[in-house]
Amino acid sequence: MLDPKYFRQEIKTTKELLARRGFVLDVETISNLEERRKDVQIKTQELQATRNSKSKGIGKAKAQGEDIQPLLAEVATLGDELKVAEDELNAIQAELDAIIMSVPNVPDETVPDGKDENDNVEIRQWGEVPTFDFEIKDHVDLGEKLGQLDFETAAKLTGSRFAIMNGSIARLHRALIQFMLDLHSQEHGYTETYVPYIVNSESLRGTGQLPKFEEDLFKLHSEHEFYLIPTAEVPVTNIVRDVIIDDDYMPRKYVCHTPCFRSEAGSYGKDTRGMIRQHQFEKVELVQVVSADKSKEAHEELTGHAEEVLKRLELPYRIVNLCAGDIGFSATKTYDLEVWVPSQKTYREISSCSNFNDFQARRLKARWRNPETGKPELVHTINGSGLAVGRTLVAIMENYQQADGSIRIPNVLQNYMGGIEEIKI
RNA sequence: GGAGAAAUGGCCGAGUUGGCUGAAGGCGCUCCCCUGCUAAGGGAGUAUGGGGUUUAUAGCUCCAUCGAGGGUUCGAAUCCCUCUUUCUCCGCCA
Repeated sequence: MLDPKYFRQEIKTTKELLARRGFVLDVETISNLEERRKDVQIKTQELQATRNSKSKGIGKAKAQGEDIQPLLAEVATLGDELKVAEDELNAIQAELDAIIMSVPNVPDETVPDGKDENDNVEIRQWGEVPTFDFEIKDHVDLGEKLGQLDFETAAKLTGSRFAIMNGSIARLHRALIQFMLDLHSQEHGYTETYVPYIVNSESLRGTGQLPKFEEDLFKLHSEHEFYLIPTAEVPVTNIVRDVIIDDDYMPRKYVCHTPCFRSEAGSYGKDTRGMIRQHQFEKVELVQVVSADKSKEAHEELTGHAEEVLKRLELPYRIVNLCAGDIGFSATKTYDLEVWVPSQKTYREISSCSNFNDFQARRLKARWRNPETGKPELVHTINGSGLAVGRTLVAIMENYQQADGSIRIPNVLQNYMGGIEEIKI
């Protein structure tokens, strides 16, 4: 959430900034509520102050053996009055909170204008798009020809948008996870972490998936309000929820592999073929928790860490700066890494690296103690995929395919594959 | 799953016959003083969030918070209810 002060003192500016991403801030409703909040809060606190001082007086009088009946009469109606005021304040506050919680983050000044993905700005490209002197197949055909990718049986077990992997493809998928975890934990300074795949609604509110995006989530029918995680971002970032981090433990850098579960009710019809868009997929996630002055730098660094995976896998990719209309709800700036997918003759998103500045931290009450001031300050959170494993597998299968349908193994993965150099047909 | 105990500030730990206890004491930390070093000693300070005031800090002031949420009461860390978590014992289990 945004700083409540933005809604008091700088609401006009905030409205303009949010308009860049196509969000219409209802200034009038918020200002009216805010005005009432102020009145009622002052009144409530005054009543509370009166009650507190009178009650203390009663305590003293009683201790000295005085008659407290007159004092009791004085406060007789105070309780009711206070209750009314408190209820009203709570109601206003709840209404205000509901609105504020559904307001997205404001875009950073370096975010380009635009309303959708067509307005995203390419920052750079890396690698050479491969050329083939034979008719290429997409990963679905490649996988089925190998007998190692099976969507039909998965549909029988569960439904659409699930996959079964077998044999060397399953191993390659696992190898990718190992490789990514090793790279980030051994060379990029991240702490490998293992977290629950089921979280409560508080955690989802903290990172911004709730209250607005419940339809994207799988909710469990348990006695508690539990959800399957849509990304490791949720459990990992919530590690610092309600915590004041000591300076010695800043910055925090986590790398975490989890399955991700997405209902994505809104995106049916898109990418129905193959593994691009699944209800369940694996992802290696990078999360950094840093002080405010370091977040831009950390965002660039983290994006570089994700890029390094593609470089070592020798997969051609480009990096785009998402425009204001395309960045996610909680993000102030996002770089997408897009990998070349030969069958689609285009770059497809494989990682999304976002800076959330203090937007998540404010919801999470995630702070660190600045040794210079001695005061707690909101942290900044940054995260990105490093990378989405299923899509990386797709990219390798398609970019490394050979005429007969066999698939070469990228050099850096061969050790993880028992030394084999290709998946033979 | 059954039985019992507990949850207090950065940590340890008092307080549970309701009333200057937002919270004793200790440790830690910060600043100052003293001691020629070392060790020790003396003093002061040290929770978080929010509101008002202010251009804004600082300051002043008020409110809230003793696991969470309700309730009783003029008044709750203290009493009642619900929930969560932790510990001990038993059972079960990868």
